[in-house]
Amino acid sequence: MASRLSHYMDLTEQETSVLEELEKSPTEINKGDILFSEGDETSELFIVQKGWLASSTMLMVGERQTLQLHFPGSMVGSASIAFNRAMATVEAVSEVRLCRFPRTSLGDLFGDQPRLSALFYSVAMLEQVDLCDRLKALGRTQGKARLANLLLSIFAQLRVIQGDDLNELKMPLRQTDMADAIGLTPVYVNRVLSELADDRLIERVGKTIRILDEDRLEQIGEFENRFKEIDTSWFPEAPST
Amino acid sequence: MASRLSHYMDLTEQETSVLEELEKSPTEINKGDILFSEGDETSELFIVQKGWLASSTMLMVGERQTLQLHFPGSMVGSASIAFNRAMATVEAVSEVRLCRFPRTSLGDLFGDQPRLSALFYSVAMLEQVDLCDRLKALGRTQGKARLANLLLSIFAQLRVIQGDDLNELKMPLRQTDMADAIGLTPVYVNRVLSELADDRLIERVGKTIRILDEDRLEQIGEFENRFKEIDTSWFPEAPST
DNA sequence: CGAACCTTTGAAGTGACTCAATGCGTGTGG
DNA sequence: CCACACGCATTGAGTCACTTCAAAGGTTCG
Repeated sequence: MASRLSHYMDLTEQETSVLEELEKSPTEINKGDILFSEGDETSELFIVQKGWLASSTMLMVGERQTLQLHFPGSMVGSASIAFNRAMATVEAVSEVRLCRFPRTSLGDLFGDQPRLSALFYSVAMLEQVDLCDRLKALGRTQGKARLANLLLSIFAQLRVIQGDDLNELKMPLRQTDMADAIGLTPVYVNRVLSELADDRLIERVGKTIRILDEDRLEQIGEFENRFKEIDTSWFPEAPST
Repeated sequence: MASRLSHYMDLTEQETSVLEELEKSPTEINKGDILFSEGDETSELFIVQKGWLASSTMLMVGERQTLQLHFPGSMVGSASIAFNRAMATVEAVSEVRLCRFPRTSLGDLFGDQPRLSALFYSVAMLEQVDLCDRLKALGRTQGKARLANLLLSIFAQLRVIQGDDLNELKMPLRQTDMADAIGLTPVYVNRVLSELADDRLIERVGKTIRILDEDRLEQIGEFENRFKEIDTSWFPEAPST
């Protein structure tokens, strides 16, 4: 996480070491494993080091809505922090390496590291804006736009950690998973994927997806990349030490 | 805001006074006034004291998606704090009284008030979960459920400030506004409202809406009230003086 | 080599949209 | 105090995006 956050703000040595303290003793979990389930009593937070996770929620009828995807460098479990129960189920979409730490460590961080606190707050707001973008997509656009938007959002988040030249990807999500993310059925996702490919906007070979015409995809999906930078101008001073 | 936050955590005198410092010099704006628009350069935050606001975003085709409603006691503009431009347009839905303060004041708060920082973070997470609930509604439920969910969410948020016995409300939102909030058309919202009334779930007299059968509404709308309390157990200590 | 799981394709059905007209309420000016 | 205008709510009829159901084709893994 330190390396992703340093993308947004220069960290002092002390801040880096505080973050690294949260990331000691990583554990690995397998594709399909569930980190925690909606309703679980949990007071832990996680930092993703490798792989993807998805948090989702079930409806009473048995349908699923995926709320967020979590990529390396992000914190998982924070959304549930205002409650003593998990608000969503978090599942590994691929092989995942992550580190767990108790909520109280975050409390300590709020006590000792004002600048990091502000950064965490900002990252939370970034996530909130991302959720708003998805809300806009689900509320006011149709299939093609929703899928274009999802794909671009995934690429944008991966580029923060893998570099800006990324334009091809071995997709670990099944079409069912994409459907759950954008509120469609798997059958229809398949049709829309084919349409995007027919339009030469993307290319599909097996499970890999390549962006062919990013400009037009952005236009169709009404996509704006929010993940490039964060405004840190209002942050408090780093502790002097 | 102090009074809403004290609903979640006992505030020290010092914390109360810090919050009140943010809320001096209130100004009033009229129904329909725009606080700021998507894309504006803004470095201000607002605390709502009276009335409702709605933040929304426009699509290229001219459609609107409402992202959040803001009620008395909540902070407006925080979602844009990670950026130097506003991510949404915020408009007064009724007569509104609010207080503005610069982002740097929030920075100061992160520097001096660890417990309040944690509380702000938690409130942000509460909002995030609320957005997730709306995402779930838009992605995986149909008209009746979406509208039921919206109405219950509004009542839940008003009850935090107005008391739990509230079950009737003069609705300042037009059907067009509700449509923008739940991703439907005004025409269809009208039909669904009528259906809810026909089913004796709500009662409509002019612009006032009364909840008749809250249990069944909650079931239909898959609603869960997130606004009752916040887990503060992991917070750091309040500063000693 | 088979079984389980995905993906792909076809055909029919429906929830929500669009277009269009009518009704209602409220404020404003003559 | 009436009449008109304007914004909003309501209702009807036809259409379309997406769903559902069902079956066939591909992959991957034991």
